[in-house]
Amino acid sequence: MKSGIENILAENDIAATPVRVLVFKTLRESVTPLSMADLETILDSVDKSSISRTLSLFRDHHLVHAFSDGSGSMKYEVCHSHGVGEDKDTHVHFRCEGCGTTICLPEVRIPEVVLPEGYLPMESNYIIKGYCPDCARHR
Amino acid sequence: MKSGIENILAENDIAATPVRVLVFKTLRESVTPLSMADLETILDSVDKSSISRTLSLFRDHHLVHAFSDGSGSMKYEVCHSHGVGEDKDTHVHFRCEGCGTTICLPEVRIPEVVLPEGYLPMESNYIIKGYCPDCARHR
DNA sequence: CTGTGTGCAAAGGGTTTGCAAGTAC
DNA sequence: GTACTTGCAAACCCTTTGCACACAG
Repeated sequence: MKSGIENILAENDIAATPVRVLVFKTLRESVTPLSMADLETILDSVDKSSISRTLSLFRDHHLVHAFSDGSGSMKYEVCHSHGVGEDKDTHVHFRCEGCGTTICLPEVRIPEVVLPEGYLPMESNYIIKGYCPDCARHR
Repeated sequence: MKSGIENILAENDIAATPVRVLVFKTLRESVTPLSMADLETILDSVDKSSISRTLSLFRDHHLVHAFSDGSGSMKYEVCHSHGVGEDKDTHVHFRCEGCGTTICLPEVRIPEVVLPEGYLPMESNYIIKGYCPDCARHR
């Protein structure tokens, strides 16, 4: 089996071109969210403009989720709950000030909050800055 | 009284120059967090580089807090709990996809989460995207 | 005189866009 | 042939930096 990426793309009416399969595969296999620069480095044969357009496309189709971790560049990761038009990122992210990595904490769910009357929430993003276990140990 | 800004700056060993007082005053009087572009517009006599340097200075002294709301530019607001070397932003922010405003929700506290063993959190940021009451009503 | 603050212009980093060549159907 | 995809270069936006002038102590 071709890892099913073609199927996922097809289900979302996206032609499974080489670049798109590569970008999706890379994002899905990465432990941490990736920036465009990361993708450019990993996929050094692919132009940044193609990566940018591919990410926009994936975002429009709610296949990937983008968020800002305060590093100056956006981070991208595949949506865990794709399919229902929902783009919610249900876990907390941690950005280490020591090593600069942004880490997914899948086991830490974003707690819901009660908004004032009238607000219509669509998506939430909870990011914690500090030191990861490795960096905290060596301080 | 001169609104006390000079005193606040003095307490933090910052010379109360005209630009600094203006920037601080503007930030403190704003209902919403402001971007550098916002400040540039409001304070059209002040150069963006001076605003940038002033904001860096305030940030170093924990007088203002910067966060990214996903709009592409940083937003700045005065720290509510300044003084103790803490830079924690204790309330949730809401970014409206309709009108593009970023709104402080002072009454919505950021819920604490339990991190896995070893993580050392310093600062957290919870931002919700969606539609504000006004924009939600007219959809 | 010395140090600090400011404006102007330029550089820098990250991302997107115009356009033309290439590919698939 | 037609529509879509890609790479290259240029443009764009936001922010910071170099430098020189102005000002205060």
